[in-house]
Amino acid sequence: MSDLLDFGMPALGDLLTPRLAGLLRARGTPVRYGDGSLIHARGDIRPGLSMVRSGAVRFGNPGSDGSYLVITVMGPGQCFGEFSLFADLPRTHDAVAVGETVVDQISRTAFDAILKDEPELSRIMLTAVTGRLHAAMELLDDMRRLPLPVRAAKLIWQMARQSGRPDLVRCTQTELAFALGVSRVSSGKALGRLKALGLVEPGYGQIAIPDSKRLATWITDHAELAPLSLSSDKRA
Amino acid sequence: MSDLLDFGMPALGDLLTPRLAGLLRARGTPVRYGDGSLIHARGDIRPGLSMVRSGAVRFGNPGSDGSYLVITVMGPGQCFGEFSLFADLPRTHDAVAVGETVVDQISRTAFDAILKDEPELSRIMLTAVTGRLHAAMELLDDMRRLPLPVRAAKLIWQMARQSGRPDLVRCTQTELAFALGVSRVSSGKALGRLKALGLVEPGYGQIAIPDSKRLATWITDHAELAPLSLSSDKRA
DNA sequence: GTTAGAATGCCAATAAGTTTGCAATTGAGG
DNA sequence: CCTCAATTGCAAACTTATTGGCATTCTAAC
Repeated sequence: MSDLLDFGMPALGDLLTPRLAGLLRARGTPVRYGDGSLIHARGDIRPGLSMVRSGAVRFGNPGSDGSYLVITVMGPGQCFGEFSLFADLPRTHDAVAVGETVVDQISRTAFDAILKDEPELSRIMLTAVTGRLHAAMELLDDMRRLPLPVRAAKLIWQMARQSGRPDLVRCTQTELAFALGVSRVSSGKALGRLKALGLVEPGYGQIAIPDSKRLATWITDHAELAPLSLSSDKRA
Repeated sequence: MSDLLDFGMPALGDLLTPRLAGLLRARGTPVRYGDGSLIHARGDIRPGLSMVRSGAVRFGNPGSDGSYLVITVMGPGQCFGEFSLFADLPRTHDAVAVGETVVDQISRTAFDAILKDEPELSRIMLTAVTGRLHAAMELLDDMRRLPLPVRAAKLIWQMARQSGRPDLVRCTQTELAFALGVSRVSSGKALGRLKALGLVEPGYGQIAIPDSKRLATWITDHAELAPLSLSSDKRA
């Protein structure tokens, strides 16, 4: 649901050729996780690439007060663990299975073996990682520069965009608040402003978007130098 | 100076073998920029890799009010432009030369040509980009979870670490505020708290660190699940 | 030395966000 | 149709950060 980092970037699975995807899956070990079970914790250093085969994986970290800040949710085809694989870095977030989830775990040796035979793979990995870096930088920038209502609007727009329904987002205000990293009160207040502007219509467990185009325009206008990535828009 | 993103990660120049570095430089076009001149603007899509040869490049974006939010400063050996190269993405930040600066501009065709002959290069690029992604994720997390004094302490510690002098950071409070993305008053207040704890001693244009180890301990204690990356520490 | 510019410290008013708590509304299941 | 749990709306007290302004301190250059 709350997909803060997935700015419509193509998942690794979308970039991989069918042959490479097959190779990776063949060399990987499918591991099954029950709903809510921990796949890895922040700080773990066991290297390896992981690809979500089915289900979903939620990434986040517990705050000091027990609350949980979610950074992204990955669905089938998306991969994680590049840190551990390429730079020997610890995991930055806890990863928890959402629903019955199967993840293909590919060890470093297995991955290196494939990489040696398939030089094409490295270019694809580079594209995937670079896309993620780009999204992270955009997000970082937004957090520092944009007021909450604009960030909320942007998130809603993105969620609508990737859910396939441009006019409706199924998401409670609590979830929205989590994704934005603010309290429910604040997200509610931001939502109230957007409602007053006629940009969204909050409902029970959902948010309707009367005019998706107008919302997009409003966002670009208020994001100043930050045009919505990957939409066909021109800079001011 | 204000190096928010450079968490002590190795620069690309450090990872490259001398031979590869030479190749890249040979195929690149050195371009000279005067102090303060614009190298590229946010939103530009001209693809190409850039390596700082001498001088420095400051990355940031103007806020709505004319203020400038700096995200990082790159020195010799560091590279940028992977977005544009690997994923056809627009630049996320303005890049401005700091002092007389020379940047090697490597076109996509030139880079691809080298990449074809040198498969090793892609692994190195992957490591560099992954390292940056890791740093960005950490920063993102810190911004959402940590109170300002802790973030300030972390930044000071990192600056001290990479400046080579573990006991002194040369940096004005205004610069610190810029790097943290907050006002000078707030950074001053945060600094005041750290001073009250005996962790730092703010001076004129500099910040002394009486006990680097104690500072590091305090940070890890207050960053909860966020141990300082790349220092040899254990998780709680 | 003196002095001008830079840097710091501090104050008040304001804005934004958080927590806590409670009331009102919704909708899914019986 | 009713009920109950989830969701939303809202208010008060509080914390944090911002803006603008001004006085003070430091330092480097003259």
